[in-house]
Amino acid sequence: MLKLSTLFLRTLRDDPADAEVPSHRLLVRAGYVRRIAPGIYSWLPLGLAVLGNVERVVREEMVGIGAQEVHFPALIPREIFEVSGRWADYGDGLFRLQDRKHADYLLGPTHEELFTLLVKGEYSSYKDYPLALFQIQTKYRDEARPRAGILRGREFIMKDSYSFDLSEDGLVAAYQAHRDAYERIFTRLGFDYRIVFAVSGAMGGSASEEFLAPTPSGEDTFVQCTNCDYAANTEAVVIAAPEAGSAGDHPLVQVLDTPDTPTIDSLVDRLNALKLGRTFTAADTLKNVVFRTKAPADTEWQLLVVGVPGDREVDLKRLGGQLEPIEVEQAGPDDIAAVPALVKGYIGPQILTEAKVRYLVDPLVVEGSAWVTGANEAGKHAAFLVRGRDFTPDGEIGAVEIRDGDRCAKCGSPLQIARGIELGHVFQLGDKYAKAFDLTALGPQGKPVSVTMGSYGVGITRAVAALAEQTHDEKGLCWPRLVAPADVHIVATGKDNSVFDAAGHIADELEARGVRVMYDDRRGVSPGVKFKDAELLGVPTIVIVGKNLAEGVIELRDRRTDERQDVPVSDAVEAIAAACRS
RNA sequence: CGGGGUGUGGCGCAGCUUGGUAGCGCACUCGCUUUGGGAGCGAGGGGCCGCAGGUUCGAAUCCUGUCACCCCGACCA
Repeated sequence: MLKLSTLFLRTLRDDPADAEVPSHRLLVRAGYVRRIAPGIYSWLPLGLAVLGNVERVVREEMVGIGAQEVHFPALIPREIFEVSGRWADYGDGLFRLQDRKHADYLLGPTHEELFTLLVKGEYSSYKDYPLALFQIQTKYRDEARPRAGILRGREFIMKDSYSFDLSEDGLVAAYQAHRDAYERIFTRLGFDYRIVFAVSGAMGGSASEEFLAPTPSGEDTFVQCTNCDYAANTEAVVIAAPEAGSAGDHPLVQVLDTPDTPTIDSLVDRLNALKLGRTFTAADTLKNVVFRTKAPADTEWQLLVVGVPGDREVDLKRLGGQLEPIEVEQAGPDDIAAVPALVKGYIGPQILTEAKVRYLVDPLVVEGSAWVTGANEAGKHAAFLVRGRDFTPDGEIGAVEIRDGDRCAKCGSPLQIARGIELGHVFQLGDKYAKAFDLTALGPQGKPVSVTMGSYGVGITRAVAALAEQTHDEKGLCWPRLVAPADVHIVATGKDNSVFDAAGHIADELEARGVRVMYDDRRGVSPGVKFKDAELLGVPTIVIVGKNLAEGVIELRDRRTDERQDVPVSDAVEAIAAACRS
């Protein structure tokens, strides 16, 4: 039983100055967590209780699909991360340290390497597979900018699991099992969540989905259809493109004098001043943006030009997500100057093939569509340039910034942009780590068979904050029963001993029935303070034993709905226990 | 890394323009009163004013430097 007279808890009346998002504000005010350093928090008894409840649900569902729990160290020697290349790749995101002999170590940001090595060390036969392992571990990432309290920390707890299979079918089955388990986890925890498509990058995997909790303070942007069940994060989203046109619908290319039109706006003004028999808008122009890319193995940057409708910006994050692990960034003036064919402000796709510059277009630039674009000559643009007739891109890539109202590729209805918190991620890894660590199984014919892996993560500490984010109200926290630090919060008010005797008795009886009880037995604390604290702490059922005891009744309240009912003392235990079961 | 902001008891803040050796609310301790919506009165404890230099008889306050933290963006699973 949690007794408030002795519980290690101090609630704050004022919001902490550094807290912006509700979960941060309330978890601090309610005494669940305290900040130690940026992105690093201590968990106090109530916070730890909630954290433990979330952990328990996750563990149950993992065990439920046959995954076995292990536990790796957070402190890892450098050599292990050298093998996967991540000692270098992770850059500043890694916490690095040395032991007394000056040997390098790191604090694990994630544990793919250790899982793979462990399996390689223990298993060698095809008969051993399939296998799924998981752990619940503290991870360390030296984020450039930790934010939003618990939501994005530098130290956080994550459940990570890996599946090991010998066939594609096995991987797909393991992936599906985890996906189903995650649905059960987030449903049981009381989340409102969406499963969205994510990019799987070039890691060899085919499927990647994220579990997002929609909330205004989320830092991931995703897109959902207002009609069908399609949802994707902005990197992976596919939007409907216009119908393909035909070259015959358009006049032949016409080169126009367009001096001093370095921007789309100035170009549109000029076009309309030329009176070409129709009006032009920014959407009729083709903007060619120059980037530079570098594959992980390369040392030289390559130029990449991306064509998008002139009324759209290129979303660098979306572009980068799809090109991963190839790096991409905006090209500088020097990069452009290095290719004489590129005339800044007047770049057109007509000569890119010849100039050996890779050219990709957004799918909105459909086959057979006509555009006004640069003529590769200062002060000149080309009109009625038709894709497929006058230029042919090397490929397509979804590069435009997604807008609210863009059409769903699946059903054509408007898409809606929303923000969410990433709670979990399921992802077919493929053979990246099995290859790096040479993990194979000896097959029935005595020949090695390759192992294919899946990777699945749930942010445990983040889930606590996300849940606070989704369930709180203006009065305070408001936990779903399963994760709440207690089922019932009994408040004894007044100074009459009989009140405390009755409340204490009810608390004992409830506990004996297996109800988790929090009991505010503080003497000399005014009722107002106790009521406010009860609301702030967020236990789902509140019971008040006070002045009505003289009439033989106590009050039963629901924290969320604020429904109140008077219950005779004689029925109190039964009624409260019933409320805590619903 | 770019932009903005802030550093004063455990928490939230004022004082700084115009230098004179620190104050308010919450929390905490003691006493009396109070007890159904963050009680009242009285008495207390607790702060080298982020740090380092400088100016000055004297610096929380002015000057220089530095560090830290928060917010927005960039970056990052």
